[in-house]
Amino acid sequence: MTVCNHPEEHTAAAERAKRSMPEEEDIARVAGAFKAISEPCRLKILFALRHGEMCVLHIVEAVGGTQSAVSHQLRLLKANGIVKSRREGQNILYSLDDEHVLAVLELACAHLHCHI
Amino acid sequence: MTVCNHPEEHTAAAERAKRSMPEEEDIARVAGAFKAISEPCRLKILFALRHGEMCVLHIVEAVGGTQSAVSHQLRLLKANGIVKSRREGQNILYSLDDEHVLAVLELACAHLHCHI
DNA sequence: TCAATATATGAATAACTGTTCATATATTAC
DNA sequence: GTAATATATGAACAGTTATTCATATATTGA
Repeated sequence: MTVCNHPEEHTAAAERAKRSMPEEEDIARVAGAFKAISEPCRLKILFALRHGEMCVLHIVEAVGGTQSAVSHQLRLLKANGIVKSRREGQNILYSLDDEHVLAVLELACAHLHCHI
Repeated sequence: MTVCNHPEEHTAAAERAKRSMPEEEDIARVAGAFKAISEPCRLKILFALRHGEMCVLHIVEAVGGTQSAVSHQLRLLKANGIVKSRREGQNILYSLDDEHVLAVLELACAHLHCHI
């Protein structure tokens, strides 16, 4: 498998790309974060949490599905740094981890011309 | 399944969240876009394309894997509006669809404290 | 038209992921 | 301590997805 003959600029871009490729570990972390927000149910949770922190059952009300499924999804979101949680009495209140999360959501919606 | 007794603000947030939940169709499109960029191999392609447009075999050089696999991945990225392509003679040159894509990547890396 | 190069694609398999069900843990009120 | 409420979790199954292999299509130059 050989590489095609391109204008110099393209070949140079390919070499730079190879040299500056991030470490496997960073790639995996970024991929994990995007994977976490790439399922409709988990995305709904994030859209719900735009409005402030919520307990699990409120989230269930907002996004549908069962308590168990939502709880599993929350764990995945938390493990990937998308949401955070704090206990308040019997409840665990979830919220978006920081302003990056909302910023990424808004960029994606702008890119796809969604009206959210 | 009942909903817990929270401070008013939390209940209000839950109600707003339910009312303002985006349409299923928009949710699916956003989820699809994130899913497209949530696999390590496809993410590598995007990091490679930061450096400018490239033909398929250059991309293969930069990210590893086989031509067939990369081609399948490129199709998925294109179908979800992440990359675009143009033909130049025998080659198809791929590039990031627009500046939103790079912006999302950079936000994610900043969020996860990656050095890219 | 023929050969060479570049890219795409259908089908099959293996690996991964989401949901469900049953149950476990933690907190509060009595 | 016991009951009730809220949340988490392990295991299993079903559905999805990535990769591989073989092959197809498209462009170029002779």
